Amino acid sequence: MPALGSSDGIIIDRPRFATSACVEPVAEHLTRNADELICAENDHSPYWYRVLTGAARCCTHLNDGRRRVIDFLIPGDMFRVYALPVHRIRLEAVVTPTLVHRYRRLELEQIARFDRAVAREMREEAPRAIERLQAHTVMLGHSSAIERVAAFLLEFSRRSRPQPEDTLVLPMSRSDVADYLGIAVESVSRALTHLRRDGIIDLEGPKRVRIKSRPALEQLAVQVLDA
Amino acid sequence: MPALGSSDGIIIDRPRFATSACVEPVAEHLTRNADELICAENDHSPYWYRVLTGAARCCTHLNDGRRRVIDFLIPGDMFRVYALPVHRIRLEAVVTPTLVHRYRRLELEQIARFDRAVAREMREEAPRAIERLQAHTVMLGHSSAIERVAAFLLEFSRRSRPQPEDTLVLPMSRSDVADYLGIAVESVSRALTHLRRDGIIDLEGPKRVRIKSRPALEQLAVQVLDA
DNA sequence: CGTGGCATTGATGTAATTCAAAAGACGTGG
DNA sequence: CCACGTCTTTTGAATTACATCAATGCCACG
Repeated sequence: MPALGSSDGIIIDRPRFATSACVEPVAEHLTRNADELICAENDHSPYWYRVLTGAARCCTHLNDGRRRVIDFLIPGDMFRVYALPVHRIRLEAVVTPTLVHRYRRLELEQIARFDRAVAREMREEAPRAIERLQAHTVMLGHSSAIERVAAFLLEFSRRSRPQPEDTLVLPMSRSDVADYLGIAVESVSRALTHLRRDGIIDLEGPKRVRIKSRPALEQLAVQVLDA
Repeated sequence: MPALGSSDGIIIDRPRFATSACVEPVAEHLTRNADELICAENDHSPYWYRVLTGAARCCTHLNDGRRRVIDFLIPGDMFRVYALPVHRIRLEAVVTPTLVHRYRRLELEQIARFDRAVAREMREEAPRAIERLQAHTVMLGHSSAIERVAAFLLEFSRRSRPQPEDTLVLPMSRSDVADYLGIAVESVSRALTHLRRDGIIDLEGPKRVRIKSRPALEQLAVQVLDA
């Protein structure tokens, strides 16, 4: 399968098929354009999802029109709906096209009996989700907008596959980032400009960020100390 | 076992032994005073914890002295350390005394083979943690301090065992709440006074909150809309 | 070439943080 | 039981930072 490119020639992702050989037969292929719904169940869902190309956001919509982006999913990430009495979680595509595999839980468990790799992935899905959520929580605890944006860049860089020259491709819009960080779109923009003016990053188009000084970025996004 | 009371006669908790009969033999009893460490492993830990009485906070300490409270655990809640490459998570007691059971994972799994209740609890630990983290994330997304405090009161009331007269006992300090909500201590205090002045809550001592108008509180803590 | 969506930039009002101090709660020891 | 000291909570005033409103620039697309 060839690399997929967005309209401006940026190579966003190549599919990752960590467990493809075994789960392929039971995988339902979903292709979505940006902002289209991938999954909106609100009760315990029998499906598991895996983002293959593109990106997705896990979010809720508040009744005053605001939106909370709880998590971004990039190729390789898995997703499922947990029993959630409080919030209605949705999964939406962020870029066009976004390819997602959908598996039935029971079929996945069936395969996991024989395939240790699949079993391991199922076992690790929840811990990974928790890891992302905890990191996000720490990020949201950061008081200033610049700290949040800096932490976001580092976190996304860590999760993304390495790109040449410490360049980072943000598949989502500023508005997505804003709702993820809990600040206004303009604040995201200002923070990025601020970082650029300080020579910490370069902006090569709205979606490409080159990290010029990782140490400076890390200093802004106050990292965790060992106790 | 009798009810435990704090010094001012508030019944904070009675122990909950959902799985006591079977896990008791392998449970290590830990008793801690407020602010004392319960667990600070930073790599995949072989232990599972369950808060029995008192309360605990799951948090990280930043290298500028600030602290992020990621989660509060109250009696019945389980805790374990996930493989976390980024943040060092600690579990600390919030009140004196806090009683925690510690189990070895392997022993717990052994028991789970025969005891369906234990198996179910182990299966549900991660989903419950995710549920709490997602709710927390939505809460942190709320912009204003009053919204956050209102959402916190509702969330904590939902998780706590019902108290007479819609009264809520907050075992943790204002500073704990502040670090949990990502705002300053003074802002928490001001928000509570604001809610009291508006007749939405009553403050019977710093730790006792009586919810006088739950609808008003729910309106402040913008709830999630169905899509 | 014009239009619409997204990103950036600027000006202003508002809300939270910060610094500072007083009031209240709690524990200790007289 | 009361007095005292300490810590927590609350309140106040000044500053800072973010959200909001508004306008412009930019790029893609019709």
